[in-house]
Amino acid sequence: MLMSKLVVKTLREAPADAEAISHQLLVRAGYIRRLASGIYSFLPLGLRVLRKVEAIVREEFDSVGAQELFLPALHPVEIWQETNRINTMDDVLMKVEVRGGDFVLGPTHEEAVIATVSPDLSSYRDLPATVYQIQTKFRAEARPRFGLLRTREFMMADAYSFDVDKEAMRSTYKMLFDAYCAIFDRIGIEYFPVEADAGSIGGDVNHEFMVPAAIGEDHFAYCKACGYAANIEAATRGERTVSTITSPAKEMRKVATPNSPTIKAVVDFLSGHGFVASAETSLKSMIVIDSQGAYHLLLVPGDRKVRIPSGMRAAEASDFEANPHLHLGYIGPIGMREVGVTIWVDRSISEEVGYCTGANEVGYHLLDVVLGRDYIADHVFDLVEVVDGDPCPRCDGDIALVRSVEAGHTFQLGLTYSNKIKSARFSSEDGSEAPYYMGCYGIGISRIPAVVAEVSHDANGLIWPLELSPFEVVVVALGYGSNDLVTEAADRIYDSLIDEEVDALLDDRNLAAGVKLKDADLIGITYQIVVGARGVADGNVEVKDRRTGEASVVAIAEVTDFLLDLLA
RNA sequence: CGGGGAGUGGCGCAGCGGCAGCGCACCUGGUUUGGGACCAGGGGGUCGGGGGUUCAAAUCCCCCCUCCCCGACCA
Repeated sequence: MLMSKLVVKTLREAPADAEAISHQLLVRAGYIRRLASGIYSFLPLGLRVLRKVEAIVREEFDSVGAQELFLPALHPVEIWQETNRINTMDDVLMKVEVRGGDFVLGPTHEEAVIATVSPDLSSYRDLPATVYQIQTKFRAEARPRFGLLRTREFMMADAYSFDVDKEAMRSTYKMLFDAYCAIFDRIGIEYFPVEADAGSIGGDVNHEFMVPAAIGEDHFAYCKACGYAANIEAATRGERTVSTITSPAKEMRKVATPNSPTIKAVVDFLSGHGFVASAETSLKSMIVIDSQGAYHLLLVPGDRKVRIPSGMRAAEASDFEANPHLHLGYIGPIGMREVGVTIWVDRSISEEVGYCTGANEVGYHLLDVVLGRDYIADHVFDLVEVVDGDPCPRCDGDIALVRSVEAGHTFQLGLTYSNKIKSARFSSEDGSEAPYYMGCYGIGISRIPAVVAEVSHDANGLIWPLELSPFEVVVVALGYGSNDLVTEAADRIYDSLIDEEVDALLDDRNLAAGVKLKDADLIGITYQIVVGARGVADGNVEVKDRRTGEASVVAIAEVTDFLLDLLA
């Protein structure tokens, strides 16, 4: 490809709306362009990178026997009604009403894949089977941001596995998990498969593939000592001693605490009125609602954030209005069981400490409330979000939080969908009908270029790993079109590379040397061959590795072989 | 959905009642060619949209739209 023909124009300055470094560089270097908020076009350079990501995913999926198919992006609303995700995923669904019916633009394809392949997987003899596709997905993101990292329309590869039972599903999962590791190994960036929360997709065991990055919207807990890694939404912590707290358990008593609906306000109020109070010895009370609509009270130390158990959601204003026993800002455990609220207590809450808690009466709190003496817990559980320095749940080490971007997610779905979808059945060996044990495996194809850009760039621009580089090499001809020696040498080198089937780009533009060198660095192609008048006079060119900055002077006659060695 | 900020040429910005500008990019000619050149000439804008105030509106007022940032559960 000749750069003079390539549809690209680099920018000296990034658009003002680009915050993330990947967003700035991908736009400046001419890989992508915004069409609307959270909607991006891929220009020729960007598409080349996208195709490389796709190729890696295809190769690794194919190598474990997954078969590619292609599902529609437009789904009839009926299949979403069957699983009720038309309601449970309402906040992200894009709906289309047109002549001919109501449709959903697919944000994920569990319903569609089952509807498509279940006739082909009607017998235990047809299982196990794994299919995958690379498709455009749509989500009505609350807030698209960071360029390609969070968009409303994006490219995703998603695989779905079908097995006869749990054990078979686990073994398939392991196989796909390994394929994911192979994919990320080839992409060549640091990543961590972390234990994760199932979220709205449902299911059991699952892992997120996290890439540490400053811009990341997620955090995972990581223990250097043993390798424990879990999303902050799923991470637990080891035992913590509460030895620093000494508060003789006096009689429980009620005090007036006007206008103190938060932990901070209560502690400030009590401290200002002669009481001993701290966030650590206050109980943070949070009402959550389970999938059956039942109310639960979660109690954690006031200095910690609550981690809502999966399957539950935080109560909303309407839930409080529906229950006259709940007084926002003054909720506590005393009397809650009697009105049908289940009490969950965090493991770290001590039975030897008198805590401050809401009195379930507006404007009042209770002091010296003791677990086991004044109230009992229905469940003792890990209910706090881990923080830096918490003890590791698996060893004696400490947990550190790592900011990261989610690049992939693998799930053991089990029967989550098969139980809801009538057609998700096969005839088993004994002739009875059985549901599929499923797995699903998603990787954000269009997010990968941005993730790589986030972690692989320098002050001059992008730095592509060879596996993703839009071209393998760019021939930067300084003085092309005006210096005959340079022009001839560059043409000869370029032709020779093409003859050897190297994916080469020739910068044949008649521009100042500085512009061409800056562009080459900005675009970030892995290898550069710099052809300049100085070197050509001696019969040499310079081969530079964009990743390391290392440059070698190579004779023109040998440069093709030299590069082939590098690419081998 | 709540709070904050911003919409002026492809991109970055200035102008804030009186002829719509600058840098980059683009076009023509010439000079230049190892780190974002130089000289000369040129093209491109219903100043986000609508309404209002005014002799006069990019500029003041009202409504709407779009974009960006922060938050959206701790009771």
